[in-house]
Amino acid sequence: MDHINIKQLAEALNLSKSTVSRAFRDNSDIKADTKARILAKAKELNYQPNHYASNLREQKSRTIAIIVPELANNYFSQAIHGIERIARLHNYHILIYVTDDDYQKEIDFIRHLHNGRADGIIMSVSGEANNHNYLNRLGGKRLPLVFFDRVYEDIDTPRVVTNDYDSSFKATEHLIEQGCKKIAYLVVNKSLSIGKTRMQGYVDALEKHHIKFEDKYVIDCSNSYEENDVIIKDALKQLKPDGIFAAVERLAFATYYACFDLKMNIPKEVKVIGFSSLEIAPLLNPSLTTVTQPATEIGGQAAQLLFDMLEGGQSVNTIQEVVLKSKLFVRNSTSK
Amino acid sequence: MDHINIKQLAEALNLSKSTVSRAFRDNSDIKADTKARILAKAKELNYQPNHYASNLREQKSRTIAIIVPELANNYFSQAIHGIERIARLHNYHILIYVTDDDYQKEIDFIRHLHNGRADGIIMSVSGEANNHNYLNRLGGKRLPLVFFDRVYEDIDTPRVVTNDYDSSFKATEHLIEQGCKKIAYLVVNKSLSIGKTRMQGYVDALEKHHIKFEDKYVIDCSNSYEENDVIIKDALKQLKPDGIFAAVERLAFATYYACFDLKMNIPKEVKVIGFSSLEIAPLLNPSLTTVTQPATEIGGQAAQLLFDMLEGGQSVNTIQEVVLKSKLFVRNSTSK
DNA sequence: TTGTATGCGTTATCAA
DNA sequence: TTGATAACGCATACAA
Repeated sequence: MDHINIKQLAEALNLSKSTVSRAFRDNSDIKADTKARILAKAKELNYQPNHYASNLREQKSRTIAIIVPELANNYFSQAIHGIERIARLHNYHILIYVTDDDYQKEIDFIRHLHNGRADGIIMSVSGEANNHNYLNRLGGKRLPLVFFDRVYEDIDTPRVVTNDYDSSFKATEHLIEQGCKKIAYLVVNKSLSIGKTRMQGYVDALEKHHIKFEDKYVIDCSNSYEENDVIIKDALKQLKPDGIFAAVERLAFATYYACFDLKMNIPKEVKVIGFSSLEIAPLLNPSLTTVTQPATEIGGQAAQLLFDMLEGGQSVNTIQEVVLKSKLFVRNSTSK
Repeated sequence: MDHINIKQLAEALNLSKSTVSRAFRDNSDIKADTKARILAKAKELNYQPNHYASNLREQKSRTIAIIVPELANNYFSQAIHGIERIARLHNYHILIYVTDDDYQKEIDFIRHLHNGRADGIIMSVSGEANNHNYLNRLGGKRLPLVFFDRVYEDIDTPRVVTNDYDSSFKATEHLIEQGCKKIAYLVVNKSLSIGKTRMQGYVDALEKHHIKFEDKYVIDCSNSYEENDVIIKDALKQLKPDGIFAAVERLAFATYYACFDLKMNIPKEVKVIGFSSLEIAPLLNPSLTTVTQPATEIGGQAAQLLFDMLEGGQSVNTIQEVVLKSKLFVRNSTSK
């Protein structure tokens, strides 16, 4: 006996559909008395206005889509958490899409979302630096879009990022101050905006301290555990770096495993610093020096920007870029 | 010029809406030729059948709702990952709801979902052991529901769990074999099914090895970092346990922090074992002995059960319980 | 303040 | 094989 609709509810109350409908809309004219009666009966019969019918009528879904490269990842789950909190305040629901860093999936998701399923999109882009024209179609006009963390530079839409250049610069400088002279930079996709920006910080910090930048110290890793294990061990053995700067959390972990296998001591033989959102970094052996992004807040701000667009209309000039600060936590993996 | 609808597409092709509609449905009679023409034009004009209109018509949403107590948590993000993978295979979308362990939110979400927004629900329940009658309304008849991990015993619906009793028994036994005589059990909600089952394993293992169970060794923790820190430190100081069995990942971490502050050595002064999905448990200091649940697989199986219900209709007798095995990984935190 | 009628974009039934 | 039309459940313009 569930799934009662507005017509049945109206009949049960001897009212018309429209009157009943009004009871659920805040603005409409309706006698307080009848409204109360309707709401009471609705509760009794467990009536819920059909979401699809309402949204077909209103042409909005009160739903936002989140597109991320992966889910089982501290950073993204914290960011989604941040988005979810803000979305709930606005009574919006969230759909989750995972690209697995696959550019094609990203395109498919975006294209699909043009069917009205979501009112807006919050996305951290997949790794590939291809043609992003398919996104411009949404741009300002169509489906509101906000980037966070990983962005496409050539797409003009609001974004929330962290001060990656500065953080990278400081991270590298920190290694230098701890005595490192041969610092390797571990990155997954150096051509993507985020890998690129972080790399520039690394390069400039080296230069400032008169350490020659050498291309061979840029270690291009993949998304596979096994491959990275080989790549990193090779790098450790052949280049013998005294410092490792991991642009991505999992590469710092991979370095720990590699050093363990190679019986190399961190921090004595090689110091390690990494971008990471791991809350228990202090519990690692040795505790890991991290550049930590405020992931939850990043998500929250991204959601905020999206709601500015959604609720402000075109008239409002939405902020185009929010930059949040990462924080450097010095721990034992880089001690002298 | 986006957001073209079926009528416009039909006009552009000099066809009727119905013919165009048929091109997108696999079963209908339509000339291969015209179908190809329609699909080509649809792609050109970027037409996407409106999701809300379709679903209003078909009375199904190809969407499943996932309700979890929290998001920023290894276990749940892995489980969601598992669900997502299966859902995508079936071309379903996923909505995420977070209860923050708040029973009222859980009720609200469930009630709300009766509006047709989702075809089914996968849920790990909030901590409270109250009246769950609101769920029975969905039961077999209405919105298909699958539990995973944390379940309500009194609700009759398919579920995916792990062999918690056995794992707990073995975990406790492992501590005993390593020489522990005073083992504390750290739990968040001992009355909830999962805390209860795990506790029974602990109790029975003690009994088997002729260690008297004492109530004071059951340490009831909360969801707050600060509170747990106090609770655990008090327990360590007053009870002086030589073994800690954490029923929940974060309590193992809290124990690590507490021991660090109290300058207690793990495993010499106190051994620690915990349920945990942390992939880098080997990198902790000391590496953490864990009972690890196959989180991703649990999510996948839960999704599978839901699709069995969704696609099998009432006729099919769906499996009521899937039990997956956790695995004990012995590491340094429990070495002699 | 309430009721009637129309349309949101689809799909399915029926007729051509 | 294709076209006209009704219906899905709701919200609003307009009439009462």
